[in-house]
Amino acid sequence: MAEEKLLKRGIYCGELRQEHEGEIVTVYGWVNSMRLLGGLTFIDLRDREGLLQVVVNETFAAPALLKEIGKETVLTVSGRVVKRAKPNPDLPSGQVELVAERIDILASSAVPPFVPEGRGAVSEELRFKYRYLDLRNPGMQRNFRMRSQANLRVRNFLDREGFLDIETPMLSNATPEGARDYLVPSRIYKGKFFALPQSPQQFKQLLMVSGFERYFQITRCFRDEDLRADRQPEFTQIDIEMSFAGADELFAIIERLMREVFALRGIEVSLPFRRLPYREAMEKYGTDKPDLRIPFQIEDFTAAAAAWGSDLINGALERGAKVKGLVIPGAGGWSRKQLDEVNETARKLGGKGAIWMRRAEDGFKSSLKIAPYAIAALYEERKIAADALVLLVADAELPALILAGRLREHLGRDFQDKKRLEFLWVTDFPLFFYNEEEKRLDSNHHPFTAPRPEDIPLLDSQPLAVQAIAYDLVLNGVELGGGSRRIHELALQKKVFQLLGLEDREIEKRFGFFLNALNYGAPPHLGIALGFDRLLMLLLGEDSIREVIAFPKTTSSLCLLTGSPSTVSQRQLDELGITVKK
RNA sequence: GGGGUCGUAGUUCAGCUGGUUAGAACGCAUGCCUGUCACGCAUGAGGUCGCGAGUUCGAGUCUCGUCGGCCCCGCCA
Repeated sequence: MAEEKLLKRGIYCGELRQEHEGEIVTVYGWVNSMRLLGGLTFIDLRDREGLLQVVVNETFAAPALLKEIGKETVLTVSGRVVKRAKPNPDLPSGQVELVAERIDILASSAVPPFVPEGRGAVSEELRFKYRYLDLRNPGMQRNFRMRSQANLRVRNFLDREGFLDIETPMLSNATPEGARDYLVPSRIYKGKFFALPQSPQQFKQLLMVSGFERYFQITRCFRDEDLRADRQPEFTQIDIEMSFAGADELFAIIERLMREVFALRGIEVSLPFRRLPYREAMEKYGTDKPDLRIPFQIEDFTAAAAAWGSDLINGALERGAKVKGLVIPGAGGWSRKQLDEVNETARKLGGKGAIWMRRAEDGFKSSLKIAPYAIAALYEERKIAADALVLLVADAELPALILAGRLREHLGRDFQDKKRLEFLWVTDFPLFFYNEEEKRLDSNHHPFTAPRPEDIPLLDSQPLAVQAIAYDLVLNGVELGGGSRRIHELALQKKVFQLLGLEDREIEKRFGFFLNALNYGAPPHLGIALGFDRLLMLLLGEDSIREVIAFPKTTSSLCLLTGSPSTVSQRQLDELGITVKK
């Protein structure tokens, strides 16, 4: 078959303007819609830059040709650009139209299951199945254009700041800590496995030992864990590491990077970002990634609650419970039904329920059996606005804070200013937490995180009191990224591995190469990794990272387009020395 | 692993306390129509009610199981 002769495209459909009037042009595109008026036909032709109205006169084309054209047919049209008698103000190209002098069908299309315009009107299931059609949607086209631009801008910025883009292996070792690994069987060494990287952590530290001083990579990471709106099994990180610098210097670079990226949408980011120690974040917001757009925070009512004379509360207090609460402005007028729903929500979020208090028309009321004057006294003493709702939870301190935090997040949605950006550094994380299941210490961040120098003496005596030089970047309640200063001294790294309960043999086997590297002049270094997909989601105002990933997986980790994961042939399994358990 | 929610025409949905022939809109097909841009008008086709079992004289509707989408908890160093 002879190759089709495609005329050189001079201009995109969506780019035609009044200034092109009178020109003869050739455009390529997909039929977005058609309007047949008998002897006259209008075709809205779409390419990546937008729509253009093509006029087809009866005198020009045989009706047979038009019969073959339908939605999503691929056409090339040549003709003259003319000014419209009646412009369409809704179309950027609406001042002009193209009078067809030649039309060729380059590809026909079956009737599509949905049209590219209707992203919100189609189930996500169908969008996944026909992702290539879904991606024709102008909003999706915008998202991926923005993704491309953001990627370039991050690269250019980091290049200017002296960072080198260095690739690290995708095939490496499984890690004993952290998320579940995706394993890749070795054909040559049967029974041995590579793992896809959860992050390039060790490699980027080795690059610091190698003396590159400033490294970055925009790279794919893999974690075999359950999915969420902001979690996919493979995702992209902006990975950064630098030597001979402190956290303040790193923070400043990341802050400027954020300003750079958000400028793509004309959004001004004010610097520097707020900083909040982890402890304070938990106390005020019940989470380590608070959404600062919500205009109320968690308050402590433990001392006040002792005076209420409630058997329920008193019993809880005797068991060491704390009473944490939210004062929600203007919510005092919520209906009984709404308040019941709040209580139900508290249960669904993993709590026992929530107590409410408010001032009704006929005096103070509460779902807790306490005297109205006690509530009145509380409102008076705490200077709570008369129209505010008080929501309380009683539990051990941490669960109470977490539940109150979740309620704050849930109920605060209506109070958020969607346009506001609240960046936040959460700092001073504990180095370890106690893993109840495994009955041992676990790293809060990862095992390479450095403790504060002044806390090193506490490692043996009070390991849980040791603070790390670790930080998370949070934007509007989403964890955008996290990082830390790394341990660069062999002895300290060994010590931390031991505290994590790793056997010496295991340390040697898994991390021997790494510890060895620390023997040869490892510079002090620190770094951070930012979730590129999450960053784009927030930049574009999307609710899910699936909207910024071209071919994402469903929440049960399936690809509805390709059907992966799928079985493989017995021959492939044999070659790898793998037997599948039934 | 657990909780919630959804699954009916190509699509988005309606379908009451179980009852005769499962509807609407858009899309699609055919015809008419020379200034439409959500074109209009007329006619028509199109359904294993996700799948399987059960209860019942009778199931889109009730029960159980199962598969799939989404949200959340656990998990995500």
